[in-house]
Amino acid sequence: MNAPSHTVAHSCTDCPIRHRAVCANCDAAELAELEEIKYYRSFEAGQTIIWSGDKMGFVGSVVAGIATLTQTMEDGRTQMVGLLLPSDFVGRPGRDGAAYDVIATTDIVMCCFRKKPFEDLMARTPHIAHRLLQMTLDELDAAREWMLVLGRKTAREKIASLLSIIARRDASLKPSGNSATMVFDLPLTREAMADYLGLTLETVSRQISALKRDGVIQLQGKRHVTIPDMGRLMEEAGDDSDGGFLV
Amino acid sequence: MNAPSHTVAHSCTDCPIRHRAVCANCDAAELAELEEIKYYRSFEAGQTIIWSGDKMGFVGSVVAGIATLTQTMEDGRTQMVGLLLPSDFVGRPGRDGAAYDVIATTDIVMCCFRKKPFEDLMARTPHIAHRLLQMTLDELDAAREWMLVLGRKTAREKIASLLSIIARRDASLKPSGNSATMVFDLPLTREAMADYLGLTLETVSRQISALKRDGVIQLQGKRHVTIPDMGRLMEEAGDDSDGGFLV
DNA sequence: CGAGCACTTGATCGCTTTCAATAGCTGTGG
DNA sequence: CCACAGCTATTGAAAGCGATCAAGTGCTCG
Repeated sequence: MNAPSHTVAHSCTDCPIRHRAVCANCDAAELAELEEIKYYRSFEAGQTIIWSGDKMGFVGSVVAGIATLTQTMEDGRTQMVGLLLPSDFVGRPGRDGAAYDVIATTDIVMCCFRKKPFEDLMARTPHIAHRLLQMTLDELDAAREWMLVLGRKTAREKIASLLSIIARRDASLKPSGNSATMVFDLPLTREAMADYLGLTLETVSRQISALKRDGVIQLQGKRHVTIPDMGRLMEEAGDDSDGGFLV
Repeated sequence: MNAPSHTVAHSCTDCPIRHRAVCANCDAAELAELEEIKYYRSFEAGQTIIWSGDKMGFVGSVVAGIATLTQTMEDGRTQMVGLLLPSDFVGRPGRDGAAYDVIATTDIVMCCFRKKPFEDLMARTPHIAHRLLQMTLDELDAAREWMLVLGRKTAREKIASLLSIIARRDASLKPSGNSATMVFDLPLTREAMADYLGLTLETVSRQISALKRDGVIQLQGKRHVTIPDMGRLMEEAGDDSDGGFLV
């Protein structure tokens, strides 16, 4: 384990997250500058990418794979505070220490920039600063949505909320006709879901079984999920029926 | 009730939040531009400043007083997702609709800018955009800290966490010697505290009584709080003892 | 085949919620 | 001046939901 991270070369123009990441607004010249200071790193599933409190020498984007941001209390209680998907940004310009653990949930590829050069570039490139502001505001909204889930929803509603979020995100990546039925693989273990939802893994397991028993979801194996009726799932999540995701 | 909001004129140079708000980094020329498009509005305690879903014609800063950001589910469950203190920014450049209710908890004064002129100004004023990014990143960190509180802390720890946050913020405003003892007034009702913490108001009341009984806090009346030993309160909150706020 | 891991399911416990009654305070009007 | 309404807060008793403790299943990999 903890295999050395692996470096691959790619051109920004071919990049799968080119139009969604922090570089989305950049023109050709700006992209060329980024290209000069960027490098790729890979991490294996389970590896800790950054330890909370460590000095962070780089910032970057998730290119492929999934990572999580988590906080841990002294007695071991842990809470996931962010789910990092392809195109999401990691690190905070202007701060040295990491505030959270960043852990690779799947094998992952990151496009990294050493912090100082990136900060310099950002200072003279409004396109980057503006895009980063947009992305940060979106993350803040997501965090606030999640506060409602953590503070006020029941275990069943929490599970339904998580499933509907994963389903919607998956749908946005592969727009394969917009039927009410959705199919996807859970990218998280029961324990990771519990850490996200503020539950125990046993409760997660029980509520998934209950949703399956009630026909809200279908399971093939432990991870492959079919949602026969998205509207129904949204109701179970306590969200205003079918609103929201059509907007 | 719902008295018309009241307009007062102030110069930016005298502004109490001049060095902490979104305009903190502005030079004299930039400040003059802001001065031209700004206007003040006052709201009474209890008034809703913005309704979730409404079109927002303005953005702005809290100058004095306290407001909250809250989300409400159809069945009435509510979760506070932000506490707006003097210098905090309200509204999101680049989006029309408000995502949350903004409610004045105390009488409040805001420094407002019509959204369009502010967006135009921000587009050509990196100082503003950069400061807004900083502030948004800070809010994101605060939201993530709060996710740990909501997801993993006990009722007692939640109350202690809220008290320590209010105490620390108060201390940062009036740096009156840094003894371990702290004194302040709660700016929130028991119900508002419950909405912040994901609890019921009865549980809030019970836990405050318990902390008082155990000597962690002292109460004069319902709202005036004395913390004899800040370290003790931090332990009760489940945070690493006295660390954190000395940094 | 056995070890290890992710997951499921059952039984019980306990914390927080729910329901309910009461206290204290403020402002209003007879 | 006191009675009363309305609000915030406290406290008690009972119920319920999720946590905890504990087996047990199924899968993968060596």
